Amino acid sequence: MSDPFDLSASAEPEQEPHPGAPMRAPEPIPDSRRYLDKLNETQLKAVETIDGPLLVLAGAGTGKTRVLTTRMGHIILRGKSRPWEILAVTFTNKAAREMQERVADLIKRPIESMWVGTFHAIGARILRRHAEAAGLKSNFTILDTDDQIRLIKQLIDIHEIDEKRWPPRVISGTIQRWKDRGLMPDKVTPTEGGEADEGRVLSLYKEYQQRLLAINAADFGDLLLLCLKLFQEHTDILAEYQNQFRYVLVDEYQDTNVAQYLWLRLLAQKHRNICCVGDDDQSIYSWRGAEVGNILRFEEDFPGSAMVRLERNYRSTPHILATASSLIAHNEDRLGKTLWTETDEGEKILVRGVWDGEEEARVVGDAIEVLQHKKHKLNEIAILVRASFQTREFEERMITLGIPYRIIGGARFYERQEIRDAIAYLRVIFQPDDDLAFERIINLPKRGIGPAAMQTIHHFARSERISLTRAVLRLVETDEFRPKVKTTLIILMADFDRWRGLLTVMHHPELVSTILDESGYTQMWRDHKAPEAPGRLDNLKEMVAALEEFENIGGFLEHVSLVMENEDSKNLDKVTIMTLHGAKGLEFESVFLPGWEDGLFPHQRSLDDSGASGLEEERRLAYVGITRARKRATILYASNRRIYGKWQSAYPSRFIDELPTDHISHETNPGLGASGRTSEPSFGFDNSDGFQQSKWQTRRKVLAQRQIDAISYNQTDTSESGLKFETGERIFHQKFGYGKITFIDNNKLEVEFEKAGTKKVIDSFVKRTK
DNA sequence: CGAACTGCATTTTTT
DNA sequence: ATGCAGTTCG
Repeated sequence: MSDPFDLSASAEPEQEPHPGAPMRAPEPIPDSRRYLDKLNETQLKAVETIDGPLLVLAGAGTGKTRVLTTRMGHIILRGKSRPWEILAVTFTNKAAREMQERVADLIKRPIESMWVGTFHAIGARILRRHAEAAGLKSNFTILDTDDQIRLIKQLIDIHEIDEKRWPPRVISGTIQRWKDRGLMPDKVTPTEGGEADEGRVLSLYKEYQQRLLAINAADFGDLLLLCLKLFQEHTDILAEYQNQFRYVLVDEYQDTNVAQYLWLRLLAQKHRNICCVGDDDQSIYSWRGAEVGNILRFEEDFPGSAMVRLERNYRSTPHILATASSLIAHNEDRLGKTLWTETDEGEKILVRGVWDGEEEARVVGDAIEVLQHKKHKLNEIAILVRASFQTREFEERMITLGIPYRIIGGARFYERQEIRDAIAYLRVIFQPDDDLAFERIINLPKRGIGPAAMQTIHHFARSERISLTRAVLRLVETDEFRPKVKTTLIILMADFDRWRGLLTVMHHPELVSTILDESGYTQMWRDHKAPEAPGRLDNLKEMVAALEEFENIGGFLEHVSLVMENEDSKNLDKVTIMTLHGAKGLEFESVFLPGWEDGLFPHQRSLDDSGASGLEEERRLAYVGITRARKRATILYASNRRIYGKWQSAYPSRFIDELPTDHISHETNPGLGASGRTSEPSFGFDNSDGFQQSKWQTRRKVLAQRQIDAISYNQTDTSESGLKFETGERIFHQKFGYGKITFIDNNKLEVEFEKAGTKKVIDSFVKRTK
């Protein structure tokens, strides 16, 4: 079974008897080189060049996954290393899974111990193992984008920074980009923030990192950045991994950011057997930190490296290849490849101009119907758009024509409110310092914990530098809350503790439904009189059922934070509608590429933000789009389009002028249009509403026991809240007024108030009167 | 506390 | 057009 996130496998390195001992083949497998027979000459070279750095420039459809997996199999079958000494990193879980499966298939033996996974999953795995050295506990929470933004927003609120001028999303983006470049706060040049910034963003970054440590959490960027820092500061740990990973393989190298590059370079330093596979022409993620430079510079970065170009294309027809090649040739910064194929000519690429977006959808819809009548599989048809709003008109058209379709990239299961709420409960149970989760559910369902109580908690937590949960535990011993609030919180805290106690004894899916029931969360939705409430309850049930697939709650949480994918009804025959970005790595027999108008594609924003390099990236995106097609590609552009409710007219994309006239057939304004087609909506089509039922991936045993052990309140009580008081002293309290201290127990004071009577209060809420 | 109103932006997306 | 977030009113 493949499992890139198998944290329980942390015992692996111990299997290695003597790091650096000479390798011996487990059992030489005679006459098994037949797995190499399927490769062409260059592929073979890429597989067999095992020692030393190697860059494989793999054009679209040239069999790069085959090379990667065969190479891994080859290394093992030749006895060059044992499975756990191979590190293979990808960007998506899908790619990681595919790699696992194909290698397992090839070598026909268990490969559990291989380190195959996404950069983030492997980073998380390493980080959990050495959490303490990174200032975290091994059960740290992985924050998603939403949590990040909420945290930033809190910091912005504290500092009373103008949210309009410094929107949390933007700040969060800036920080993320710093992280992409491998920059911890102390490495950021203060001038980076921009003119009006005055170092504000940088100081927010610093504070943000402190907060993350305080709440025992890491964001996505940290999974790499903290790992990097760990390696830099603990050379012994680094050495351990450097020794272990005799072979490093990297997929989609053109998408790596600086942090990932540095990370790889450190890990591969010892054995220098690093093989990066990528295609500079398919680099389309610079906006999220990817550095094409990494691939362009490979030979300088890894001196003495070899390079193999995979140029034989097994996917597309000559017309398609010629069109794509001639388009991409307009880019300047590229290593250059010449794709060729031996397949039949096929059809020319159809370029079609239409009046407006509606006609565009109609033309595509009609063409799909024709294909459908010719018995083409809908699964083999894709509509690839530049921006996600374009999916709407196609979706509507598909519904009208009764053509089954699926939209990739909609809202996901785990992003739904009720699922996030439920997960927040689990996070609080599993990791009590998770303030973001705590805040999310503390008053959900309504428990009467209002802004006033929250303020008290926040205030105390901040002044003592402890988490909200810890703050509540201490405050509840006093009279700082109103009696009702106090009782509620005491009960709630007791509940949390009880559930925590059940963590090890109760079957986890049952535990989760218990938590949801006893907390009143389920009831809240039952009482809710909105049409969507029953659906939400269903989703919760589905989540509980999904838990069955996991060894424990920790494994489940790791899954939802790292493996956020949409496994949808793949088997059903449907047309795929998705963005060009989403289509990378996929292929279809017939591809429709609508919206090729200047401003939309290339997108104006891209041009404005990044100028010439932005244009080149858009062109690569176009290249990716065309090369998705095996047999047929149709490009469309509309003269008029309604964007944000406003009609706009546009010129055909400049990319259209860059297509080779011999390989395309261009039809403008065909007199077609309303040819009286009134298709009745059929009742048979299956209910695609972008509401994919998420199928959870099976994940086995996941959490090391020590992660559960990490759940405790080992009160590292650093209550050095400055001023110490003495009995008999006269003090002032915000809520209760003046009073005299009658008893002191650490931070807790018993005060006889002049108006409010005797109360227990916390010293930091009290001021000395002069 | 919830409903109604206002203003605002609105590429691309994985982890 | 639309949807969302923040605000204001009952």
